[in-house]
Amino acid sequence: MKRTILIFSALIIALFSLMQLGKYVLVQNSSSAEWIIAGIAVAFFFIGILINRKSQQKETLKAGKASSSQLRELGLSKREYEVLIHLSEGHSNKEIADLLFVTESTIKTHVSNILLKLDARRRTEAIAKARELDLLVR
Amino acid sequence: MKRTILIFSALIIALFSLMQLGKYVLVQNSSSAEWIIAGIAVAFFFIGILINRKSQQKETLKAGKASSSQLRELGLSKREYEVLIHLSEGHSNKEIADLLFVTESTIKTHVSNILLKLDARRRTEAIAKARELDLLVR
DNA sequence: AGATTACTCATACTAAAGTACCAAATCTTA
DNA sequence: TAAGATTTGGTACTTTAGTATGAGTAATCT
Repeated sequence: MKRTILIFSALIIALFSLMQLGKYVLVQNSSSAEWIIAGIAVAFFFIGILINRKSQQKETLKAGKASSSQLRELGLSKREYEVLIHLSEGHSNKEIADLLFVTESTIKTHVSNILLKLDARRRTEAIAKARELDLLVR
Repeated sequence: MKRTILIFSALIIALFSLMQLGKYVLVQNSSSAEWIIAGIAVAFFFIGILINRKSQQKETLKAGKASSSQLRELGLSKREYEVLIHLSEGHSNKEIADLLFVTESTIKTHVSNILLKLDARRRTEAIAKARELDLLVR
């Protein structure tokens, strides 16, 4: 939502910049107006794509959705975030252990740390909070 | 992401529609070109907002999100759905029991039934599946 | 009215999850 | 390279979660 607003703002600014160019071209040849507007449309399109791609690179860390700055703020490590994602997918500790090729004991440690850092008492609460913080996809 | 693409497509279409109007106005008075482009920009903006709002309205249905037909298909009762929502909020069985003024035993029964009906082995998996089925808000 | 479904609750288990410590190896970074 | 953070793993223990089974009550449908 916030991203969408940003994109629109940027597009509006781009449009008004193009207006300055368009204005002078128009007084020379008003019959080519439709081409200028088409040009603006194309510019709009590519600027939108560019901004979108840029913000995605910055915000999307691998599979998940959290930005690295967001994770740093919470104190969540890369591995812990990985476990958190598997948690949200409904896996048991054993299953996550198998997925990440470590022991269940290790996952328990990770989960405990996640609960501490997210101030949750249960894995389900951790998932809810992570979703609230916009750390998870979907 | 898909929504963003949709918005852009709609905007491009809107722009080319406005082109038709703009073309005829321009041949009459080419000095007003800048106002026409400004109009297009404003139109863009409001169309974007409208589309965004519409897609939001479609996604957010009431407090819960599931349609009663969807619940009937899954065999989930009203009460079970209620428990499911509290589950997704990260509450323990005891907490849900207190929220609904019943015993923990009752909640255990409900949860067991929910797991059966959603074909899940853990409450976290039930939450994930419920989200997949679009039964939950957010 | 009788059958069905939903909701409630209990007991007795088993299985997961979570806590508290401790400790070693590896990565990062100032 | 030394210090700190990360990742991994273990033991022992407590707490939740989940299963199985039975059963009573109320509401709904035929």
